[in-house]
Amino acid sequence: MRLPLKTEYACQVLAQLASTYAAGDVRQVEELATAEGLSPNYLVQILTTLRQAGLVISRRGKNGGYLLARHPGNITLAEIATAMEGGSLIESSPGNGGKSAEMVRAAWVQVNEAMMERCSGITLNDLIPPYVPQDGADWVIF
Amino acid sequence: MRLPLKTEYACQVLAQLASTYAAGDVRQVEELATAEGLSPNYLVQILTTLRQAGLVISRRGKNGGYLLARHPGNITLAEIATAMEGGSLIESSPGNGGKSAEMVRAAWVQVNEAMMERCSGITLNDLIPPYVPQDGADWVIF
DNA sequence: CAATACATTAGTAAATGACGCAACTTTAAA
DNA sequence: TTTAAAGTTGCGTCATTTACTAATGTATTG
Repeated sequence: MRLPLKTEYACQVLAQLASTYAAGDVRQVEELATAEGLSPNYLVQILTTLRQAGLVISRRGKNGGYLLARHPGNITLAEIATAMEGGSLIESSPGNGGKSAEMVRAAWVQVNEAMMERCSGITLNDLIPPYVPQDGADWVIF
Repeated sequence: MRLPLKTEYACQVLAQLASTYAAGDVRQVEELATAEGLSPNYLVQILTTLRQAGLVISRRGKNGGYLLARHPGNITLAEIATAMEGGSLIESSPGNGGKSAEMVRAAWVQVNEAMMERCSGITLNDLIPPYVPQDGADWVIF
């Protein structure tokens, strides 16, 4: 099972927004797209989904952009995954009503719960990319 | 993320084999396929994968069939999933080397570990379908 | 050796995923 | 108030994956 790229991109762009959350400035799609190596038009689709889920806020018009709707420590992987994939992270397929289908389905529900629980313990704070010194600076003051 | 049907079918057919493990008889593809509502030819592909993973044993030729390679309580969901999907249950996509890609990938590795851990706690014994009385019998002695 | 049952491989149709594109709306700034 | 920057929306499309079907091969038993 591959994690859908859209979900991964969502995590990445949210991590970007988290890294400048303190400053309070909006970030423009163009810049975010460049940082993550995506086309702006495509990234917008992801950001739209995240906005509808209430994870980011957008400002339209000139000097518009995006920012996190809440504190990064308050946005979990579980919420992101739910926003991008709907209901449950992993769900048993409809199947064909086989004899033991019901038991199998129930088992995977439990797996999904364990997964969601772990996702709830990871926040955007855990995803913020480490500071990389620009060229010319070979030291950093923490 | 939908659990691939192949993986679900694998769980189902293994549950079937588990339900008659005590008897020690082999089960034929034809019968198993009927019980799970699949075409025999298709089910064979799944069983072949499970055999290569060492979860079932097959006997060819007349009176051939399949049986579990080990005790049902000793075969976990984790093994089944690994057999069907390879390495890790959920894996971060290759992506495009975005700025925060590495952190995101690491986070999902943790989620995968939590998932695998839970899967390791579910065995075929937990998947055995409950006994359903045949028509005519409206009671069961436990 | 013939019947039976598993094994393997190739092929295909449908669904899904990952985008690109274009036309529209909103809003800050000149 | 005009204008242009920037977000919004929906459609289209190409490639990949999935879920099979089918045909042919191989082993085992009587």
